[in-house]
Amino acid sequence: MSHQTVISIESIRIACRNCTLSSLCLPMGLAPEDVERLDGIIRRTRPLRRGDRPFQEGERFRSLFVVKTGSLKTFAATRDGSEQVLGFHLPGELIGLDGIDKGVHACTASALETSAICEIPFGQLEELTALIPSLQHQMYRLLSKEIGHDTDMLLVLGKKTAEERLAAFLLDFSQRLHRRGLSATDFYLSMSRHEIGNYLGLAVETVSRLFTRFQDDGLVHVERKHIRLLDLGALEAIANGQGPCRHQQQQR
Amino acid sequence: MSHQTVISIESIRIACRNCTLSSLCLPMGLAPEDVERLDGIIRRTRPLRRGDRPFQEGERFRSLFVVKTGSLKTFAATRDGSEQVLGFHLPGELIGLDGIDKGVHACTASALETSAICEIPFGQLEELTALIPSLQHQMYRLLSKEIGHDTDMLLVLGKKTAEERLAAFLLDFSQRLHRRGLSATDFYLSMSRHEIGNYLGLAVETVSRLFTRFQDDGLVHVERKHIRLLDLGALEAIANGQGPCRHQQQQR
DNA sequence: CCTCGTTTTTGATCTGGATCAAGGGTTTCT
DNA sequence: AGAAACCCTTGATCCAGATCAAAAACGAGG
Repeated sequence: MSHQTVISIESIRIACRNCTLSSLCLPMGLAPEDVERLDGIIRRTRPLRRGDRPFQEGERFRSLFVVKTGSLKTFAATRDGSEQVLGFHLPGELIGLDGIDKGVHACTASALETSAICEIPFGQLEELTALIPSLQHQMYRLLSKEIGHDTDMLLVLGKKTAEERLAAFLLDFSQRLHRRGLSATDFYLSMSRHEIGNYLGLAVETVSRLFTRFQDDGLVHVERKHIRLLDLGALEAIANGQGPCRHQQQQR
Repeated sequence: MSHQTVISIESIRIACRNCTLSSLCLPMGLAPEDVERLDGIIRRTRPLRRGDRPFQEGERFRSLFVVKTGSLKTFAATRDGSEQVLGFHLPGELIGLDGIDKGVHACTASALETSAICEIPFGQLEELTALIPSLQHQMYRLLSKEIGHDTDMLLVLGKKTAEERLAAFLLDFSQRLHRRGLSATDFYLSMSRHEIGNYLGLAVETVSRLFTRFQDDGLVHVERKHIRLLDLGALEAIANGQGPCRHQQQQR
């Protein structure tokens, strides 16, 4: 029995490490001793409960964070009091990158559900990336990927209709889950309709109506926050503006 | 006379180097010998004419580019044929960062007017940043700054009215010019109304009407593409949603 | 099991900005 | 200079999605 316990703890530890490090080193095939060094600077943090904030807008920037389990959102406040949701973050994803430039966090992160994250002190990570070229390259790629995701969102917010936005959102979620080996068609949306609307630049009511519409059209099955995508092809067509009800889009 | 020519070429070279390198090393106070090494990998390229494209969406990513003079836009095509302007780029600014992740450019860059740029082969830059910690740090900062600018735009496109968007756009331009030591209140908009609208998620007609309105209200003086900002305070108030005609903004 | 607060849904109405239309300006090419 | 191709502006109309309103569904705490 104690033997079993030891095995169990060890396997958890390995699982945990893999999950934490995967976004940093998996795509590169980092050498084992370098993985060890990277692992050395990563700090376990206490588990987060819904609403807990690993960092806050305006706070001094010290570390990046990796989502281990659960999910978080990031958001920034506007001058006039409202807030803009900037992103939702799933296991394996890195957050806090926007604080590097000014040394101050540019947004607040908040757990959407019970979650676990790891902290990576950025100063130590910088020292390490200077020594390990492939890790440096991976950091550049991660920062660039973030830029790419942001510009995708610019396109969504700048040009797409409400219908296209929600379809694109669901597909983005689906793909990110798939990349982590989770189901791409059947998942849990930990954020509220309000937060989805805020993220997509839509009113709550519009989001709710669209879910109903998508369900009526047989594209998805919605039950509270559990979503099942029934027709990925049709969703893609909608997200790309080739959906059924598109009278040819004028280039604004 | 030949003496004068030599001086002139040398001063141009210095001016050019300063301008090219400023975004990479000015904020850090890089050591002179490191500036020399960085300068060594920077390639002069032929001058661009309006419409020339230093790189194109889908093309293999090899280099970053620094704007020396003039201005460029970057844009990406949507599946349905239209395009989204992702940014306008002024002297001293770095473009091409979104290609690092996938090794392929994610957008196209196009000169808005006669412009000069420099090319920085990214492979060589990576080697250099691994050797020069402060340069590596500066690269992280530049990538992070880009993320910050993108998230600012997400906020603009997600939450702001047409009026607020144009005011924010003019102020952003003003600040970026100011940072390069140019006039913050009196400048030339090298892009068309159409391109401004595309960037801000607005129709051309709306942009045109807003310029007229701002001029009528005494906020700016517009003469074709020459703009003079007359009341920065009022523009900021508008950009922040505290403008005159704001019935308190509901948090969507 | 009930109560109170929050979230979601549905319906009715309103509006900011898109779209359509058309005239005058400016640049480019021949 | 003449013409073809944009670019910018202004006016009139329209509509996707916001806003307002209110009922239903949930969920946490007692």
